Amino acid sequence: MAGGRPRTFDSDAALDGAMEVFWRQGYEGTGISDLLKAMGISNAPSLYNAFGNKEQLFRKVLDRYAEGPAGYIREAFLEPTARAAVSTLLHGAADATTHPDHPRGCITVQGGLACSPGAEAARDELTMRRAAGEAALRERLRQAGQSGELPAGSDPEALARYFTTIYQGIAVQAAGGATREQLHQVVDLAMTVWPQ
Amino acid sequence: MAGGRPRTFDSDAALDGAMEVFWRQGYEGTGISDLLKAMGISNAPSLYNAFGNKEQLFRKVLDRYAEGPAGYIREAFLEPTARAAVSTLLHGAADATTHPDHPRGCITVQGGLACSPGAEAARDELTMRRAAGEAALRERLRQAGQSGELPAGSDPEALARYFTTIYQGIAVQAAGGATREQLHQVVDLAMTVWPQ
DNA sequence: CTAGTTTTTTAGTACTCACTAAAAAACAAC
DNA sequence: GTTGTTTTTTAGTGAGTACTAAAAAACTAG
Repeated sequence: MAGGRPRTFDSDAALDGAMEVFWRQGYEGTGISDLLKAMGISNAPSLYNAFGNKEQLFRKVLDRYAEGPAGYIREAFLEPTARAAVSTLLHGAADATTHPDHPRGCITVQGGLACSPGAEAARDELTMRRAAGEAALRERLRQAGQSGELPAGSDPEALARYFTTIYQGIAVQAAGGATREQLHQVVDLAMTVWPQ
Repeated sequence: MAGGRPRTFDSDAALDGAMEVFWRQGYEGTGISDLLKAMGISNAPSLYNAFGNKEQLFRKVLDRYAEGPAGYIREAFLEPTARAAVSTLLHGAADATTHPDHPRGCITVQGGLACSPGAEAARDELTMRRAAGEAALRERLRQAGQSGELPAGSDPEALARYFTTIYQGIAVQAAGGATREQLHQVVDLAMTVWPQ
C-alpha cells in the first residue's frame, strides 16, 4: 500500500471555505473559481478529485453545516420538554442567522429556493432537508401531545408547521438585515402561541 | 412624427412571461434565452430595445408583480382595522403563494436571497422592497397603537416584525410544497399573538 | 534504486452568459 | 415616390460556466 502525493490543503478547512461561499452566494451564485479561492485549492482538478462535482460538494457542505453552525438544532431536541426544545431551536436560529463569523441567514434557505433547471437537484436537496427538520419537530410535538405536555385539543402538526414557518422566516429576516435582538423579540412573540 | 416598424409582441404579455420565469427560477437562475422564450420575443436585441438590460427588466417585473399577483397587499391596507389588515395580508399571502396559475412562493423572496457579486443589485432591490413592506405594516400598527386599537404596552414595531417574519416564512413554506389549507392554518395560529 | 499510488499541474473541452454593432425591414408623414 | 423612425434580424463580442484528459510531481513500500 502506498502513500501518494500529499494534499496541499486541509479537507475540513476547505469544506468550511466552501460552506462560507455557498452560504453567502447560494448554490447557483457560486462558481468553481469562487470555491477554489475560498477552499485554498489551486486548480479545478484537485477539487473534483477530492470532493466530486459541484453538487456532491454541496451535499458534503450541507452535512458539515448540520454538524457545525446548525449543531444547535440537535441540541435543542435534547431538551426535556417540547416547549424548551422549540424555544431553544428558535432562539438558536436567531443567534445562528446573525452570527458575525458567518453569512447571514441559513444555508438551507439561502442556498436556493428558486433556480434554473440545471440546479434543481441541489434545490430539491435543500427542500428535503428543510422537510426533514419540520418532520423531526412534528414528531417531537406529537410526542408532547401524547405525554400530556400539550393540552387536549392541541394540534401538534399545525404547531410544527407554524414554528417551522417562524424558523424559516427568521432566515429571510436575517438576510434583510434584522438584528439579533430583533429576532429574539420575534421568537418571544412567536412562543406566546404555545397552548395554555 | 413617424410610426416606425411595429412590435411583434405585446409588452404586458411579455412582462407577464418574464415575471413567471423570474418567479420560478429566481433572478440569477434566469437566462436571457429563458426570458426570450417566455416573453414571446424572437431575438435578444428586441428585448434590450424594449426593456433595457436584465436588471432593468427585473425591476419592471417587480413593479408589475406589485400591481398584479401582489395586489392583495394594497387591498389589505384598506381594511378599517389594523387587525383586519394583518389578517387579510397573511391569508392573502397563503393564497397567493399557492396559487395554481403561478409559481410557488413570493417573487421578492424566491427572486434571490443569496447571489453572486454580479447580481447584488437585484438582490438589494428585493431586500429594499421587502423592507418597504415591513415599514408600511409598521406604520399601520403604530397608527393602531395611537388610535387605541392596540392595548397599552403593545409594541407595534415588534408586532410588525413578527408578522413580516410569518409572511416571509410562508413564502419558504410554499416553496417546500405546503398546501394552501396548511398555510391558512399557520396564519390562524399566528394571529393568536394579537394583543388582548 | 524501482514500482505503485495519489495529487497537482497544464491545457484544454464544449457550452452558456449578458450584451451589441450594423444592416435590413416595416411602418407614418409628406 | 422619399425621408424619418422604430423594430427585427443577423452575426457576432469577450468572458464565464462546469468539467476533464494527460502528464508531471511527490510521496510510500520494498
